[in-house]
Amino acid sequence: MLDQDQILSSLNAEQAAAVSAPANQHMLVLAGAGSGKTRVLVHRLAWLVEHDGISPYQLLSVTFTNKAAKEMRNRLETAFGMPTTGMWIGTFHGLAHRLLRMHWEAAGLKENFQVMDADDQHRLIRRIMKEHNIDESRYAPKSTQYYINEKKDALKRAHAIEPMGRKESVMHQIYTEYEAYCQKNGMVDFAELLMRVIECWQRSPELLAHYRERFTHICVDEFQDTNEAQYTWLKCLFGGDNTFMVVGDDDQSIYGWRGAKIENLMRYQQEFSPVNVIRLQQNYRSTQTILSAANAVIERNTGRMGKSLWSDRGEGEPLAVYNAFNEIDEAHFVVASIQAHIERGRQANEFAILYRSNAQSRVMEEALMMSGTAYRVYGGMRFFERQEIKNTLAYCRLLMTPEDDTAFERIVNTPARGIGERTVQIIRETAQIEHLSMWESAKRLIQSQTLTGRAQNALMRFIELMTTCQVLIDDQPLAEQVETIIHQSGLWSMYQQDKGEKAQAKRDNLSELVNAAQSFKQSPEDDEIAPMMSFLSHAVMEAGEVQADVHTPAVQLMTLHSAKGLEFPVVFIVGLEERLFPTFNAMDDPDKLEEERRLCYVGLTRAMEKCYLCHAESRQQFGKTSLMRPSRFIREIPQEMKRAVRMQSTIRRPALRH
DNA sequence: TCTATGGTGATTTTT
DNA sequence: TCACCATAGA
Repeated sequence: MLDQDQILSSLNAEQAAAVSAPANQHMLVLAGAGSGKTRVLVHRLAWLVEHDGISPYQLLSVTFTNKAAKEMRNRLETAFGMPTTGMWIGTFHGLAHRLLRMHWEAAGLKENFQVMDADDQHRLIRRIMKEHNIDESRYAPKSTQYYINEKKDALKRAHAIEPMGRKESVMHQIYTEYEAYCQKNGMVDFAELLMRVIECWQRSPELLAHYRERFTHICVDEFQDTNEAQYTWLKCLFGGDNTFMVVGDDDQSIYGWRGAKIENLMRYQQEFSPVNVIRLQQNYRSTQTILSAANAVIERNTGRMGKSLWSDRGEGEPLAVYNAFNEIDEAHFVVASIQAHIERGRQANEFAILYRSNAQSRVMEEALMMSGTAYRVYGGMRFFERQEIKNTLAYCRLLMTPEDDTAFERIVNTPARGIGERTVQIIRETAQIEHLSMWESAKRLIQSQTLTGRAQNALMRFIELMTTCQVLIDDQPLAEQVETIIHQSGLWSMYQQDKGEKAQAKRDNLSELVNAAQSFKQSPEDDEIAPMMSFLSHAVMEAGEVQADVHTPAVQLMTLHSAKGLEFPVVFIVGLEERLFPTFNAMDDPDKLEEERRLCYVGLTRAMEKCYLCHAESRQQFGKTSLMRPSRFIREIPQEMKRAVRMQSTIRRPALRH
């Protein structure tokens, strides 16, 4: 264990002030980009334990991503040798899930409730719409999904909503049905996790009192990203005696469109008053020029809490602005510049190409591919979201919870076994009329004479298959269960029949799933639950990036959104054009425009040494060529911080199409 | 049940 | 343009 002086020794004055503030004082740490906020958070927790004699058992630390939660736990253990077993560190959703597993009864859930991901939710909504004969082309399931999540994030149940107009009435009706269906079948979506816990606490004050007393110190990361539900969740835990430290940056709030409320920062200041506000403005990442440019852009926003980053890393170079002829020319410029840097000794992994929308990656990829530069695109399909993985997990789910109709529908005919749409429809209808699960009605149907002989046979074989599986996996360890299911279900042979790299990749992923099950460690609090149930929840909540060959250095391609929290020596921000970035939708909405500006600020502050800004005069969009005007964000950077540049390579490729 | 074809519509996505 | 669907026909 380190002593108190050592905890403070590596910090600057503001960081030290935040870390060593009195233990009973609420704090708001406004942490600029690259100002060491995780450092402050971790050191604060260590300080509370060391200096104030707080037990880790009394600490609660909330983050948004699993990655951030993992990093925090790691750093506490490695830097301070702090035992974190009794400490609650996790994401809002992860912690809520844990609470619901412990208090499922008080929360009015089934013991074996299942967590749905966005895809499951989408399928379920579509199914409900079909059942009610709602025309999908007139009412997009996606908008209904969005509607439901928006309401849930704002803690609004269907019965508490007065729908306005025809369209909302339809969506509201689906919401009502959806709610009832989830309750009946023990399905819980992401928003529900938080909402349930809040309702449960509000209903059982003794339960809430227990957690209020237990968690004397609560830390929250990325507070600017909290939505209504998350704020209320935290507010519930505030009992008057415990102390909060929230860390955030109003200038980096870029998830307003997902319900994040930047106002929560101000609200926190009022509702937890008095709050000690500390600003971390020294940046340890970028050159002063890059920071001045970022400051100049973000200063245009109104209603900021006020902050200005500075650095002692020297002036550095001006930002390079490239005016491309079109998006292909832009990509060639980026690649040529990267190669010029590499020739001067940089590694491929020191570069990031950031764009507003994923569609922009394609042209970049083509140019990188042609030049033979290694690259990696972030934000693709995640491991547990892949089709073959979800199919396998659906078998697992159906075996664990036969009432899981979503799982049933997904795999009843995957691989194809002669149970067509007509048969499924009959099962669905029977289930609806008899108030049964699809699995139950399928079992009944094979006893009756409702189906044609062929369909009845196929269905019978499916039910036998599942029953056999159930017996086989009964006392197997988790990984073997998964393996049994992959083979018994016929999924393995299905992907074996398909030739080509795609099928091979799918088989590899299935093997990887067995490995994931093998190395899955059930958390000790979950020991009451079947390992498979924990594993399924884990799969939903930690969908996991695909970490393909992280060892070869590669240029990183990602959206500006997914770059938040990362840093790179050299950053290219591409497509800086009006109606692309800022996006067309933000053009006549001042609030959206400010969010775009914050996104630009996030992008600029990713760069450590060198930042390139690119825009094209014309760009192919949706099959049409449009003329583009340079983004206002380029103009908002003072002239003396920028320099116009040309193609860096001697082998200039023709930029014209065809 | 599989495959071909045509219509549609198109940011950002921590859980 | 292109990817994702839903539907029609084999």
